[in-house]
Amino acid sequence: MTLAIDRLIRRLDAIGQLGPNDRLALQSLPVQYASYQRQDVIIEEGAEPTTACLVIDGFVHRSKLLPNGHRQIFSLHMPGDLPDLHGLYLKTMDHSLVATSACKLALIHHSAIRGLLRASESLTALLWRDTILDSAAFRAWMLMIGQAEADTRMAHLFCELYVRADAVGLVSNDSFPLPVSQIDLADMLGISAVHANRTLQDIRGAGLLNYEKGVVTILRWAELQELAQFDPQYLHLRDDDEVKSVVGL
Amino acid sequence: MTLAIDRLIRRLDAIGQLGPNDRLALQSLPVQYASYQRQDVIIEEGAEPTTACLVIDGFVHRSKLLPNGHRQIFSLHMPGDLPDLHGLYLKTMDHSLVATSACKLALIHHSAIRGLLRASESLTALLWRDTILDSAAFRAWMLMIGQAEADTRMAHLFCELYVRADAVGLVSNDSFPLPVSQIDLADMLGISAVHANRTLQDIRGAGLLNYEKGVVTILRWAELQELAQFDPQYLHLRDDDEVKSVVGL
DNA sequence: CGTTGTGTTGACAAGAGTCAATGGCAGTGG
DNA sequence: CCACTGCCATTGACTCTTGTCAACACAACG
Repeated sequence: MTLAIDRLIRRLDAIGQLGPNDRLALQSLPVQYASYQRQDVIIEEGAEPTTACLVIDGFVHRSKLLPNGHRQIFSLHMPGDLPDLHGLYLKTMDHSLVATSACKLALIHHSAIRGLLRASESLTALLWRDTILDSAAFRAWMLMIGQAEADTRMAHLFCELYVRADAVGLVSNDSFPLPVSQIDLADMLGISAVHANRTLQDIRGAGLLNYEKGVVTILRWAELQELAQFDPQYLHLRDDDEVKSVVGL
Repeated sequence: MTLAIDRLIRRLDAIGQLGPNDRLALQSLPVQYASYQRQDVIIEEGAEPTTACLVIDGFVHRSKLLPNGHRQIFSLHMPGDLPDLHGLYLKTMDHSLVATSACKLALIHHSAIRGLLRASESLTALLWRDTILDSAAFRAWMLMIGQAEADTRMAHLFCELYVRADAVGLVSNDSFPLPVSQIDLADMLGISAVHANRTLQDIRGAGLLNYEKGVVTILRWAELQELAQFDPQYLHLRDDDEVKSVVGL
């Protein structure tokens, strides 16, 4: 089994039930690999992609610029994610897909995916579900950006990333990689870079976590969750068995 | 043809191509009607719905409360919209669906929809696309809430609603109904009610629009669009023919 | 060894939130 | 028909979170 498909299967297994037939079908998917450097634009706003990306290594994000130069990052994607599956049903990209860090992707032609969908009702449901979980994450981010103050927002982001990283096996010893600049962080949270820096210092100073050299280490999960008002239900991981175990941690 | 299906067909025709077979299939959908008063909770966060809603008359919104009592409204839905189609693939609602005004809905059992999906590949694509457009709208709201100031945000909201209302035939003489309190408005934009009031006064004062008795009248579309930095591309209405004509207006 | 991007800090400005009070208006019930 | 009630819109005064500007340290890199 290729690395790419392994990642994808792990991801789909985390959000639903993957039957043996679907597993086989996925393994026969033709993929093409591509590598990107930090800041590389993978798919630009306005483009009309014919492939979907699967993240193999590294991180990517989706973002959009306002005419005044302000950038909002909508989502951050880690290995196993399909960050632009929605491209299947959108002619034109309304935002860009960018390499957050150096990363490796697998490109899968839309036609190949459509073939899978025709063949498997259950896989259609699972991939559709994936795009729906995507929008659930948007709602959670919107809630934070719109209604919470900077420290809560930031804590919430760390909580989400921790749980998601755990779901795809990226956590060890309460640590996970987060190769992201403070500027990126600021643009995810809708605050200025200066304020992001100060907020991060507050959270670090409170002993809730460490974040050095691109690695986050959770120190006080319960308190971090409390500050973040974090409820992982919106991630709908396996609707909800696995999530519970992580959170009780 | 029932009113409900008429609305739905109009909506689906606005976002894609609806074939004659699909049209027939939709017309055979069994629906059940329900009416709600302003502020009624249609589906509560945490519920596990077995039907999907189609808005027939009036407005509904999706929202979520933070423990501190702050509310974010994620989306506002008008006749023709399917505000909780995502419930098809989510076990538990992570937010609430609420009646913004008195409204009338058609309830369609998930099982009936699943039947349609099995029978029609093209309808699957179209409904999937609908949920994807939903998340495109989330991105646009997130961009505004995160990166724009209050006046731009509010102008953008009015622009979006104007174009969407037009797409389903709710606009006449540059006016469309918007039965929403300023408190609701504030919670859509992520600002306080007091600030929403002042911002609205600014926009009215600049002569960009009128908003009285639940009816918005656009007075200076070009300038409103300019203030909002509004680009309707993200609505993906028919990818993009119809949109162009509205905007050139 | 300069260049560049990032992280950090201080000082200041400004957008937005909070609190409180008022007036209008619709609905209710005597 | 008239108090009474509640919700909403509006306004003023004040506070506070956050943004902006500017400077500097530091590390990575060619």
